[in-house]
Amino acid sequence: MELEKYKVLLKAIETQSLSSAASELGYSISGISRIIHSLEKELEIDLLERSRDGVLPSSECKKLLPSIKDFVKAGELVLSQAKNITNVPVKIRIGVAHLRIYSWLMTSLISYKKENKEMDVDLIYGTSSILAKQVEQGQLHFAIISKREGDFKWDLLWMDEAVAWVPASNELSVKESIPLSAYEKESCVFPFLSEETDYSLIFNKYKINPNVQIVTSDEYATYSVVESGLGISINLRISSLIENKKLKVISLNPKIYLPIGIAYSNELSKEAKKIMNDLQSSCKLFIKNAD
Amino acid sequence: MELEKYKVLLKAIETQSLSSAASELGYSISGISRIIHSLEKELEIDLLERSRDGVLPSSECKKLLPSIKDFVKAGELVLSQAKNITNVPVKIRIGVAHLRIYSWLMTSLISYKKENKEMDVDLIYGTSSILAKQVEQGQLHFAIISKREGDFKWDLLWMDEAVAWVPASNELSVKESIPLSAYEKESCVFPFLSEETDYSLIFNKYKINPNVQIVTSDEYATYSVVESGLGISINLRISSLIENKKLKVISLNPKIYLPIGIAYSNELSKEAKKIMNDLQSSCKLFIKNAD
DNA sequence: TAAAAATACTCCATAGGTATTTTAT
DNA sequence: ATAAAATACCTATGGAGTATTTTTA
Repeated sequence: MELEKYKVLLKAIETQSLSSAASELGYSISGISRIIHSLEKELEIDLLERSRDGVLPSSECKKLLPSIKDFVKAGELVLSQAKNITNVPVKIRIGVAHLRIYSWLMTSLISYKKENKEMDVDLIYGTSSILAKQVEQGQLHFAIISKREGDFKWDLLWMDEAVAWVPASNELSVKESIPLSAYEKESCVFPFLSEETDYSLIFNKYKINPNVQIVTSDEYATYSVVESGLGISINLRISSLIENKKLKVISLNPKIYLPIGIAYSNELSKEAKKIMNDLQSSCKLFIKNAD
Repeated sequence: MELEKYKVLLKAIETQSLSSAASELGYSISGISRIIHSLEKELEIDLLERSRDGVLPSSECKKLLPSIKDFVKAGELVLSQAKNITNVPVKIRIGVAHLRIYSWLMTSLISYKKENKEMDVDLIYGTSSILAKQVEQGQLHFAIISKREGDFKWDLLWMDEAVAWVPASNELSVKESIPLSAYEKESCVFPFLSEETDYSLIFNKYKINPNVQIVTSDEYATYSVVESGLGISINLRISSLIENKKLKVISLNPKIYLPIGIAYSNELSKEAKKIMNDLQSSCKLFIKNAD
């Protein structure tokens, strides 16, 4: 899989002609022709439809195009970073499982990034279970997640309460507490249905089969779906501060508490260790103030 | 830039040894050695530090590693999609500039995706100006943005009002309207400072120099920063429905209205056209109900 | 001095040029 | 008939193996 060949393909598609691609890229026409053929052999797909007026991408090629463009971009990024290696920041990858912490981190990292140009922090949003695996496999430096078991270290940050999100239009919204069994009757809105989440673990434990009607891709979406009255959901109290007229936050019955903490790989670079320590203390402060 | 070589590099780093990488990948040691050398020549960087106990990535190599991994992943994705081309969905890329539309689209696309497995919709969040350029350059099929000029078609969806976001703790929060000049005195929180936004255009037009203290990466972050009392911001009324006790939404003085619509490229595939038409009507309905 | 990596030498596949032929309208 | 792409043929570069030498703790 030679990057240059894929660049040729993109140029041929852009110019709709092998000859133009050849002259623009400084190849001979035959060279371009054979490059396209070698790609067609490599991918076992007819990429271009040849005609008297030039070439057009086949429908199969069109399907592949987005990922081919990503591939070419990714390759060019490597080359440009290599050329300019002193200016490439050290990338720290941090996972976050909870909405409120995600948006807080987003903002507090902005000033951090400004002051530390030699570092670049990536926030990855996902479920605690998935992020824990990524810490284990070294894809993340550390992650702020609910407690999970695995080959990593884990420090408790705080205990949080699982609470119900109920639209004001729902009759449950005036209750003092919501029994877990309500999730079997009411229409439910959950993110990440097919994944293991804190909530799927809770429902499993209490042998509840939630009546899931809508599955969302993240908690922001969940929030607005509940807000528009389409069902009830469940989340952490810390993530539920944006209570408003349309969405009520109510305790569960029985009350359920979850340990939230920081999972980190056994071998952390000094840059990652520094930022983790900084975040750990400011996060505790943030949680304290959020109460 | 041969993908296979970069896979070899990653394996060598993973196993910390050229010989293990060789046996795991079925190469001879000398082959691996020469592959690494050719990479070092290609990137003009010493990638591995050789020692008696094997190899370790150099500090420069560590910096490149995230983008190299992305490159390898991107390449493997192309290959796996090519192998399984019939199951690769057509990717439709849609840009969205406004918070509320973004979260609405997020949810309404979920059911759409479920019903149309042969399509995969990507939502891209960004400023109207940037998204307009991307439509122009064919990187997006269409985008729901504020009006911009450019080589694309544009249909009006609705007129929206620019409003102030003010923390309840701020004395301005009890006012009937906020004069634009307030943004010169108050501490301000804006997303995308360095980009052209609706708001930078407004401030330019009225010759206001906002006192920007905090720059955020998105509007969710802006919301939570304003909510925590750190400054005032500006946004569309449609994106401000999540008003709560801590954040007040107040008209500007003078009142400012912005045309929001859909920008689309001149040549749309039939898949993209279909989804655009569907969205266009349901979006108008959504806006009507949101009033 | 021993484990690991680098190099010398080899063969062969592939890349890419020029000149020519084939294809499609 | 003609614009465009494909192919035949040729050379040179580079990939990858075996055998050997160099490096380093």
